[in-house]
Amino acid sequence: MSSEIRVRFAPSPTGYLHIGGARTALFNWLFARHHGGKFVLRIEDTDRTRNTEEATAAIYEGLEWLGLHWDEGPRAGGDFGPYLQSERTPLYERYLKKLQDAGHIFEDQGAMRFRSPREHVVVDDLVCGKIDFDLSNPDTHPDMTIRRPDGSWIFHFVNVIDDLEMKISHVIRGEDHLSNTPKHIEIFRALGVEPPNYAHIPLILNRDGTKMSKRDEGARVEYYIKKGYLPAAVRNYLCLLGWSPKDNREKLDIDEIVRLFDLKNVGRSSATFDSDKLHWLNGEYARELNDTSFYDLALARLKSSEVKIDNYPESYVRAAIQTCKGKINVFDELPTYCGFYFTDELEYNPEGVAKNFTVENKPRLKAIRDALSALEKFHATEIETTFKATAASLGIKVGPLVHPTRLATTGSNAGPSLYHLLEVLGKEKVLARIDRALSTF
RNA sequence: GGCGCGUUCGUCUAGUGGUUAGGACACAGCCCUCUCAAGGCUGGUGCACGGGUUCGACUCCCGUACGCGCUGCCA
Repeated sequence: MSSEIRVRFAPSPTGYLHIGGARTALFNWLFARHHGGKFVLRIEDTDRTRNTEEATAAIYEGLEWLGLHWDEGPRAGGDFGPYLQSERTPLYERYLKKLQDAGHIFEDQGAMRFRSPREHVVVDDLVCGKIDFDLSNPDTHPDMTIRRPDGSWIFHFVNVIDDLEMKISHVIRGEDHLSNTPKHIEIFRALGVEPPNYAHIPLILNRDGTKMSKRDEGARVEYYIKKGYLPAAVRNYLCLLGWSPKDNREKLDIDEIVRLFDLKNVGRSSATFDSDKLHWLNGEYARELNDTSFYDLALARLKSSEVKIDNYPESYVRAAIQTCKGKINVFDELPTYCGFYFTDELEYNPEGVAKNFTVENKPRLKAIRDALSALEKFHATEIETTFKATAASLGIKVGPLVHPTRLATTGSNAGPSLYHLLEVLGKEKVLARIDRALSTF
């Protein structure tokens, strides 16, 4: 008997990778990596035969983005293929025959059904513990259909056959399958083999306590890809849903999680997906990015946004992006955050206008405008010095100078460091923007 | 309805009979500061309920409530 650890993720090709499925895949992957076992990807496409290639692509893309590489499966190959159920029909025929010969199958209106032995089945779950299911009552536990009259296969059967044939040692899946497990075990036993080990992990719920459905924003992994989340952050966050290192740490390197991960540490209660916390954690990762990585990701995000950066020299774009580093949590925030660099059509924030474009501030803005125009080196340090000197000469703090200037040059109350942003914008643009602002109040 | 699983701050969690019930996100306030973030500090909110067991229960047992899952010729 081989003791090799083999786990699998077996999604059906729905056209996207569900965030809950991604976590199931992640836990399987962690378990395999921790034990030096194999992580298998199997596509359960018995129900829909069309568009499989397209629908599975979304699954591959999601898993790859999260860095969950499979050792065996579509594209990766392996000794237990094919890894698409639609291509395994002969195998299922063979096992159906086996069960028929052993007298476990009966026909019912053209459908093939498995006759339950009607006994107790104890599921010894690695997460949930020992659970005793009493299957003796056919009214509450009817015999299950394993093949439809049209010849297509039912999940319960092919899932078991594939786990058996692929020598899966541990079935780690969502808790929604817990009640199905005794039925699966019956088939293993009818075939005369020991079932694999089972571990049912709790489900991920929505903010309102309901199951995350495809319609929910954020239920699909592609949402996070599009929004510019960092895969390491999403992966880290997913690990924290139902698992904990138990030492109060939250941001953990994936290698360390692999080292620490154990099914024993997996919780038993379902978890609510907290997008705020993911947002925060992503920020933690984003702030750690080196300048090059930040620039590359930022540039990609800007290019796919409304912001038009084509007419600006690379050095300008690069400098502009650099001022945003450490200020955003998710790259999706960037276009809004730094849009002012790439347009001259600023819209002033109304609250900012009310607060800063006041009669009292007008001469101040004019004063700093003139001081700035006298500068030869338009660099952040000189700009800062100018602000402080001007403030001092006016006998005020630097704030009443900074705020109107920021609003005049960016249209907003919040943004990158003013001194740096002015340097990037350049003297000409800065003076023009201040002049324009001055003419509005 | 039946069967199964679950229940610690709003959320994610630590906690395995004796703790001022800890951390994180979010929230509020303060500090820092050119804004916003970041960072630092402070604060409030929690063991679903009722019975046991015990000298003593968040921790063990039973029940109730609530939530979720399964109960398909979906996966």
